[in-house]
Order: sequence, then C-alpha cells, then structure tokens
Amino acid sequence: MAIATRAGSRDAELSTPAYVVLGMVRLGARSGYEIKQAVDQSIRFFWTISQVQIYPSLAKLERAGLISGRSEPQGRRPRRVYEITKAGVTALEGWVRRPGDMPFELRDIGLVKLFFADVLETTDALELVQAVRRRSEERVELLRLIEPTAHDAEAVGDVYPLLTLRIGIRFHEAMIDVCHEFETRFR
Amino acid sequence: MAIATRAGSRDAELSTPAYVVLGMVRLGARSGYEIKQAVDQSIRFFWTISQVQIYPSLAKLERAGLISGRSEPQGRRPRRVYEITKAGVTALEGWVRRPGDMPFELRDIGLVKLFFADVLETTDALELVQAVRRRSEERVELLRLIEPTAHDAEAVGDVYPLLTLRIGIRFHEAMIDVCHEFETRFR
DNA sequence: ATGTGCATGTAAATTGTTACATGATTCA
DNA sequence: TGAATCATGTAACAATTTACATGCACAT
Repeated sequence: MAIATRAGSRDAELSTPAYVVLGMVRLGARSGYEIKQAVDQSIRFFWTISQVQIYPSLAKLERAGLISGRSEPQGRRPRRVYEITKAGVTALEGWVRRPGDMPFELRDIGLVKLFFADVLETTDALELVQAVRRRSEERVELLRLIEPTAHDAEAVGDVYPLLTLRIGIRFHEAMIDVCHEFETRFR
Repeated sequence: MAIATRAGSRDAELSTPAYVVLGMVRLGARSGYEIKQAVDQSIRFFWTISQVQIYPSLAKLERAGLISGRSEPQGRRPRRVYEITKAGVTALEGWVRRPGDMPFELRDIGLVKLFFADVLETTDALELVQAVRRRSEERVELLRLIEPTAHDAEAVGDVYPLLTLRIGIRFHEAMIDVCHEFETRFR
C-alpha cells in the first residue's frame, strides 16, 4: 500500500498507524479499546486500523516517550490508559505539518465494474450504475448522521473533523450526480 | 483489505485482480506487459495492480478456460499473448453484473492529517489545507489530460470509461471546493 | 443467569509491494 | 553503441486482516 514513513528526523521509524493512534490519544481516547472505537466513529471513511495494530503501536509510542501510560484496571479487569506527552504533541504537530508524501489511494470495485460495464447490455449496465448511485446515497445518509457530532466538535474548537466530513459528503454527492446524469442520458 | 471473492458459481475462486486482468484482455491488452500499461493508463485511480500479480492471474485464467494464450515471441524475446474466450466474456459479464460486495475503500493520509489539523496553529493548518487542495488540482489536471482518450473510447461504443473519469474529476473538484471554502473562512 | 460491552492478546493467512535479475528489441 | 522500451520472472519483505482465545463488568 506504499505508506510513506520516511521523514527528516528521528521519528522516521513511526508508521502512519502509530501517528493515527497518537492523534486519537491526543483527542482523548485513553485505552486501546477506546482508540479503536474512536477510529471507527470518525476517520474510518479514509483510514482504518484493526485492533491488532493498536496495541503494538501504543507500546512503541510509549517507548518513544510520546505517550505515557499507567495501569488503571477496572476492578479485576486489566486496563492500560494513556495520555499524550509534550514530546508527543510536538511529534504529532511535526507529522501533520509536513506535507511529505500524501498518496490519495482509492480502491473501489464498484468503479472497476463501471469501467468495464460496456460488456453488459444497456439495461444491465444501468442497473449497475444505479447500484453504485444507491451505495453513495446510503453513504451520504450515514455521514449526515455524524454531522451533529462534528458540529459539537467545531463548537469546542476542533473545526477540522467537520472539514473532512464535508469532503466525504461532497465526494459521494458528486458520484450520485454523475451516475444520475448517465442514467437519464442512456435510459 | 477485505476484498470479496465469494460468488454463487464455480468462479468463486477468482480474485478481483484476476477479473481486472480478464477485463483488460477483453479491451485488447494482449500480453502481461500491455495489461500493466493499460491499468496504469486507465483504472489506476481506483485500482492498482503490480506486475507481479499479473502473470499468475493470466495463468489461472488460462487454466480456467477464460482466456486462451499462445506464444508469440518477438524475434528471440519470449512473449505470450492472450485473447478472451466466450466463457471468459460470460464470466466477466457475470462478475460485472452482480452488485455483490462493493466496498468503497479510501486510504488518504492527507485527510487523516486534515482531521488532526486542530493541533496546528491556524496558519500552519491552512497551509495543510492548501497542500491538499493543490494535490487535487494537480490530479484534476492529470485527469483532464486523459479526457480525449475517454472520448475516443466513447465514440467507439465504450462509454463507461468516460463515466469513471467524470467521477474522478468531480471527486477532486469537490475536495478543492471544500478546501477553498475553509481557506477563505479562516484566513 | 445471561447477554452485551469492555479489554487485551496470539497465531495464521492473505495480500500486496519492493528489490532484484535477466535479456531482447528498437530507435536515435 | 547506448538508452529506452518490451517482457517475464523470483525472492524477500511489509502491512493488514481473520480467526481464535480469554475473562471481567454490568445491567436486565
């Protein structure tokens, strides 16, 4: 997937997932479990992370002094909670600031099928276009459900989650538009 | 990456990359080398494939009777060229037609950074927004260069490449819009 | 008492990439 | 004759997912 890690300084060894974990800790996710939830509720539309990747990342970040953790069991259930350190904030700032390599990687079987849709009879092809359009319509609905949360964050000073949400919505609206155009044109 | 392969029939064992190869053979790419080129010149914006994956896919497709190959060396340089069989066309039709599972998978470090951009000072954050906007502007320019080719294909009856191209352009135009909006709002 | 959520972890499998290797043809 | 392009291949590696495993806490 060619995720760039290289950087100028000593944090060259930190991977993108590690920075994602760091960012989520900064936003208030305390345990590995909470980080997974936070990702699934926010950036999952442009970045996913599996539970398995989180715990090694946390350990690495702690070794690097970017987060500090302490055991805080809930009763007899073990739990380790973390908070970001000053060094961690600096490292996160540095990563976010340097534009570096930001590949836009899209992998969409739907678009691949559309690209090849000329094999099909017109009606079948239009059904595929419809299916893709509906998929985006559902996605827009889903994203609209998140909007209130993003507005809450904006009120507290975190304005950028709203920006990424807007982009997601506009994205799929664009897809809906183009599909609709073709549907009316070839029906 | 959770790419679904399951299907109802006997071609359940064919992966998405294999269908991509099949589709490209149908569109006239003859050798493995040409397939790689075709992918890089068309669907690379929503699907990539490395050279290494192509040759095993070709072998598998041939064993399944979906393409037929013959050795056609160029002088002393070995080369194997393929064409799609009737069974291959049927299989491709079936795959394209069934909507099945079409996950829209986006992985974009740029958007991740934007999401976390509230760590930065306003000016630094706006620079990041600009960088993301410029990236999309470049992408739109690149896609516009392909437009003539897609129009040529349309004239010959392959209209769907143009649809996917349009979607790509509108995608990035949407991104540019939202970025611009935020730039003027917070400058 | 039982199901759902919290919390972490291991092992195996899959998927895909990078780097390397080889050699022929074509065109300037 | 040297560089770019055509053409295929192997080996090692990196990233990520799936499946499995465990057990407590809490509310009904």
